[in-house]
Amino acid sequence: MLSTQISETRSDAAIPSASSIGESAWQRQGKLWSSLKELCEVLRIPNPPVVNDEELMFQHVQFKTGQRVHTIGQPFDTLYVVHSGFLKTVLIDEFGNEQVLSFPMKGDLFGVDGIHSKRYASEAVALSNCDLILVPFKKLTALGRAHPELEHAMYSVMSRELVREQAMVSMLGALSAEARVARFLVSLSERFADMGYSSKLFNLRMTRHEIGSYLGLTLETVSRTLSAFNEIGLITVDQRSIGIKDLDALRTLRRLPPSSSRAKQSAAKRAKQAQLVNATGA
Amino acid sequence: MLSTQISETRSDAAIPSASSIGESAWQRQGKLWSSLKELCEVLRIPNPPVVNDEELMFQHVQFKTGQRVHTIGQPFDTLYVVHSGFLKTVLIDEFGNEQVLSFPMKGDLFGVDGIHSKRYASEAVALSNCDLILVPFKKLTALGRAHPELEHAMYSVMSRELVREQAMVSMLGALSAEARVARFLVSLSERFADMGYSSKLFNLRMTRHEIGSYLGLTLETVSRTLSAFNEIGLITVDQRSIGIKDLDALRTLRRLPPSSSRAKQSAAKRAKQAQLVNATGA
DNA sequence: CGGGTCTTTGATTAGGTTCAATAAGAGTGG
DNA sequence: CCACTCTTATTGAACCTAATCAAAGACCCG
Repeated sequence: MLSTQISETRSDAAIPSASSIGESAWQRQGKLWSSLKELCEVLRIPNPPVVNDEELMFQHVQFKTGQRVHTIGQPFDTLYVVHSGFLKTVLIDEFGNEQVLSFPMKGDLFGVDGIHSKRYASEAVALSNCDLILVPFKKLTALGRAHPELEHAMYSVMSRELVREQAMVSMLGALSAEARVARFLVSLSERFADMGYSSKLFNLRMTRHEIGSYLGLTLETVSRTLSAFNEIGLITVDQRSIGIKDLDALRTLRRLPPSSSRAKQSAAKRAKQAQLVNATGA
Repeated sequence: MLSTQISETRSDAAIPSASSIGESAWQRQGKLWSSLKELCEVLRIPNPPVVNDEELMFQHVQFKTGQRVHTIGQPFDTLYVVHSGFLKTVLIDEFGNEQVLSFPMKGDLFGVDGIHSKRYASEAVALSNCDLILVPFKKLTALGRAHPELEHAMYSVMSRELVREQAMVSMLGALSAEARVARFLVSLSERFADMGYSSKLFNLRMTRHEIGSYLGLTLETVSRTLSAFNEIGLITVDQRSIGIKDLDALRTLRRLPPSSSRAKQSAAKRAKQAQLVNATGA
């Protein structure tokens, strides 16, 4: 059987359509099992523990563009690691509005938000054909108990996610539209470089709407900002194709009026507080 | 010795000033050690594991208003659990601007962001006199290995934090200023209820500026919004004192133009996608 | 009491949304 | 293979929310 410990909600989605030979062939090209060592490599975990048990393998599952990997409220039991492909994770509010939370790609882990309530708190959708490694949570924790380095790696990966979310909050709370889009492009460029693709020329896998949702902007603002960057010469844009021309400029781009007054005020206060703490503490 | 495994950066801050009898007395009132069982109770972890070793105690540390518990970049080795008091965690950008990330209070865990890089990614500051339980990370992971329920609880708490951050991102990305402030008041009210305080009448422990930073707004907007809620009769405001008059209204308050067009469009798309997946998957 | 911080409120501005119209692709079926 | 449709992207114009600038009052602490 190809599809196993996948909850019934979308188990049909996990089974590829047999109607097309082409799709079926693509399906078979995918690697179906990975060892723990391979899993750690994908996740960029430094110390792959030596495991004697060679039978310890992790199953892969393929998803096609548009398919849902898991939905909100679906019982949680497995984490997902992206082996190839692009996805989005989204929250759905009571009006059916999507809020994009992340764009997982190769080496990313998702599904972690399901641990707490035993149900996924978000929905994951494939933006391209994807090859995912299934990591049953029970299996992972059991492994972690036997291999402290692996256990620490798990905490580390979760902590990294938390830091990433913090950076996201900070960005949404403080940066202008231009700065958000600029940073988004920079982070995409870096991710593509990590994955061995070109960091200077790449295709967006997501729509303007999805980018806007991710950045807390409207699709029009995203489109306009990209056009503006194009005119200034920071990038080239042609639909989904993006060429990075001035990475440093994108990296350092802030909100145009740098709100110097607040910065000064805040800095002054911090200096003062430090003095105060030292004074009372000494 | 009172202060132990606290990094040198602010170890002086952890040692209370002996200059004032009053402060010293307050210091002694604090409980200095907690058992694992007590720790689990504070954290609201359902299954406190039975631990034979009664010597396993967790030290407390007191901080006074304005003192820093840890700073960004400081070597990480301990997590903090709030036993009493109020704090804020902040990110500092390159201009010295603060971005408030959370307001930890009784039962909250913080410091988790330090696990990944072995250095704290944020700064924690006491907004009132605080009593914190020190939880050395090494000690905790070792304990977790011996007690699977505890280990699971750790993952669960970290997952909960992640979900909280996700909700924060969603709020910053999608809600109007009024809705953000309303939700903030609701969550505060609920937290106070949890802690046994009044959910209808309480004092804010943070400034308008800190609230604004947390919500991605300016202090003026926060102030104006509170005043507006006051005029409508949803709350009463007098400086830091807040009286909740219509919790349900605050809870359901959204952005005034509900952006119905987008919701419809999005809902329609979702329905369509579901059909498509079912069609190809079946 | 006085200096500093915090809060409130007003007036003005600007950045981003909303509404709208057009164009460009991608997929579908005759 | 082309016409048709649906989704996605671009661009413009008007509007509006929240930021910015400014000033005055309230509170706190030494």
